[in-house]
Amino acid sequence: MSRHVKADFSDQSRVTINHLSQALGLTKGTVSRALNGYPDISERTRLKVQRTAERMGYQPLSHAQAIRTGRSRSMGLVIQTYDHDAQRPFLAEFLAGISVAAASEGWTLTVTASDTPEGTLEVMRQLIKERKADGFILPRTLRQDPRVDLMRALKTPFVLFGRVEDPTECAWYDIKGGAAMHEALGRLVDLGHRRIAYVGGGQQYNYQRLRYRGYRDGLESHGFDLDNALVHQNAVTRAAGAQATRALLELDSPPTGIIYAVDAAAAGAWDAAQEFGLTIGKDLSVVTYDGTGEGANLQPALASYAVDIRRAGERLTQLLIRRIRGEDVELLREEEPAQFRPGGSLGPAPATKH
Amino acid sequence: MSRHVKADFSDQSRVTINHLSQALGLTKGTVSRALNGYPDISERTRLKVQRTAERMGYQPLSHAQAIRTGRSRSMGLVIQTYDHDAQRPFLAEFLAGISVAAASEGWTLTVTASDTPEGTLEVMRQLIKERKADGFILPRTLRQDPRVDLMRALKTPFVLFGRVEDPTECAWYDIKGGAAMHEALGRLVDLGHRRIAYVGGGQQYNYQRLRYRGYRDGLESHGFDLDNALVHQNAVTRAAGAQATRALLELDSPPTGIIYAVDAAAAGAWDAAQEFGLTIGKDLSVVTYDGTGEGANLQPALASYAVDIRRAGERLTQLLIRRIRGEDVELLREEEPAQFRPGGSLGPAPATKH
DNA sequence: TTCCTTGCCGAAACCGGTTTCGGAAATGAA
DNA sequence: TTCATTTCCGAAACCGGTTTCGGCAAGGAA
Repeated sequence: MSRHVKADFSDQSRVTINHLSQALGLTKGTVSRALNGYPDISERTRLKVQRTAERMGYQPLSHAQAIRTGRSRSMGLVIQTYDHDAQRPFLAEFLAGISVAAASEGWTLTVTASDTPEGTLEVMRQLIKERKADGFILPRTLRQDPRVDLMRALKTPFVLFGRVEDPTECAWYDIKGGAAMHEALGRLVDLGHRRIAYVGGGQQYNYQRLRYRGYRDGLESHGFDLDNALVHQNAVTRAAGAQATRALLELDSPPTGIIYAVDAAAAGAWDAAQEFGLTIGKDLSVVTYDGTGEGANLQPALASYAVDIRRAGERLTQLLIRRIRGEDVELLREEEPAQFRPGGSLGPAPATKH
Repeated sequence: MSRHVKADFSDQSRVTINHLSQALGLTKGTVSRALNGYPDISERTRLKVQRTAERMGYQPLSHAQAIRTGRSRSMGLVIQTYDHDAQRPFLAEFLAGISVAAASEGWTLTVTASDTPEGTLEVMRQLIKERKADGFILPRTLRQDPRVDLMRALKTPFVLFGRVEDPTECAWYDIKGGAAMHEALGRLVDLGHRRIAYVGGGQQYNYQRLRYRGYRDGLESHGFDLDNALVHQNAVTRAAGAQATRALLELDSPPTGIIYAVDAAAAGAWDAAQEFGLTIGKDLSVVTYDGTGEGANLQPALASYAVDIRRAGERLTQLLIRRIRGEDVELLREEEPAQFRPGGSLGPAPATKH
């Protein structure tokens, strides 16, 4: 009597591990071990399995793996809509960097959004509990970030875009914002400027603090004293930038060059300059960090230290995958300089004070 | 002799169906059927199971369900970075709307990005093959969209943000952009304007065509003839908008009111008006569609027909989930009017032609 | 009372993988 | 040659669910 054939193969669209094992004449357990590099498989068998898998286009179903292993080859990203930067145009580029790098390794990206800091934590817990994310990319790091505390507590892998004060367990990718501000000051000095102001962003962000420190280090290394009248903080919008710029221009001895930590704020310089009858790049020089957003269509062009946000997404993804695979966290820390983009907003210091 | 207890419960963090079945004294098969509404479960048992599940905080692992059912309660979204709108600031709001609506139903969002139209299709195929997406939200619909053809061919559920020419198998959510343009023209007429121009966006998009049609219908219903000199197309950036506006202002009989289909283009009106020495809202009235982006901080405020992009994300998510659950596609079509937001850019027609 | 439905649930197979365990064959040492 | 290791793979359990199948008990009709 003919026994019923075990393999069904009714789903013609996908090749499963059962197809492979049948084609190879090996049990699926052996096939699985061969593909996952278990040591109890002979080199000869391993190669044969790998080549056949390649030829037949076999790719394990991450869901099926997940139910045993607990990991589904997917990373989580929580977009914080309460963050002013969420509105920035670079989100698409960031997602592109992440998803391209992830796809090339067979990973995917699960995105959620949250309107409050507490919601962010809650949504992350949920994703972990549902095993929808094996780890997280945490952008916009605060100096002390509750997300990091949560990840540490839940022993969930993560990687930071930026750094936090306490580096324990932290992998990160960062742009050297401090060095950029330092260098920006140097450029202004080289152009003859002597009174150089700084307009910073929100102090709760670690990177804002580092940028400000870069400005101060720059002053020091060029032999200037810090003048608190030339420093404004918490300007992250065009309006706030214009306001800060007005205050600077009203000083008895106004600056001839201003460094902005946020490009939206830098755009405010155009508004203020117009009110004061000044020409940007001639009467007043302006340079900013992050000049890819609102500064894009200003005249003259806004000189800036730009961040390749797509590359950041790619690197962060690579680092997170390696972290999840168990690599030592201290090997997973990268820093890169910002890229200077010249623009007409940067010019020699005017001969006479106005 | 004591037999080994079957249930292990080593993972203290999650309640599984086995925990439930043990607590209830039912087999897990029965529990599963009860929770999934099978008809062969008594009402009494079903209620008991559901209440106990609720009390114990049980939530099935979507991965585990997926290996049998093929569906993982996740939706796909491919961000097209080659689309000019990808750069728009509303992406975060859109994602927020989607993920909030998804989360409330226990669904998640898988995001990828693509730099080319072909890449978009490829990445969608991949997500389907890997069962990472049960269906897709397709934003920025073209008049004839290859993504729709692919979804139809693969019999994969989808929902459109906007409409396509052939509605077969299509569910959608759409904003009545045509009606908004029609109404915008009415407002200008009511303010005394008689020569009203239109600056449209990319013609490959279906919604752009509908907006233009709204303008023409508006002309007709107010008894105006279409003057092709007053119509420009393909202006999606501030620079292109400024260029189109210049061309209009250089006419022998220039318009006193201009309707823009894209707010970035409308921002260009400020540039052109300044060159011509005109005051927006007095010498030249401007109204646009979609005034949530670059138009945000113009002076005077840009009057616009705005789209609640977060709500769009929420509605699209609801529709897609219902679609995946098998509802009839013809019940899954929603349209809503755009919301008018007043602004000083809209004023009475000047008494004399300039 | 008997027989036939119907309602309701248990048992077990199944989905596509991973991992443990044990044993046959090959190898090495004595 | 004999015995102890080692190498390598098959068999089977397992992960957390879903779905099919079959049978017992209660209810209704004859």
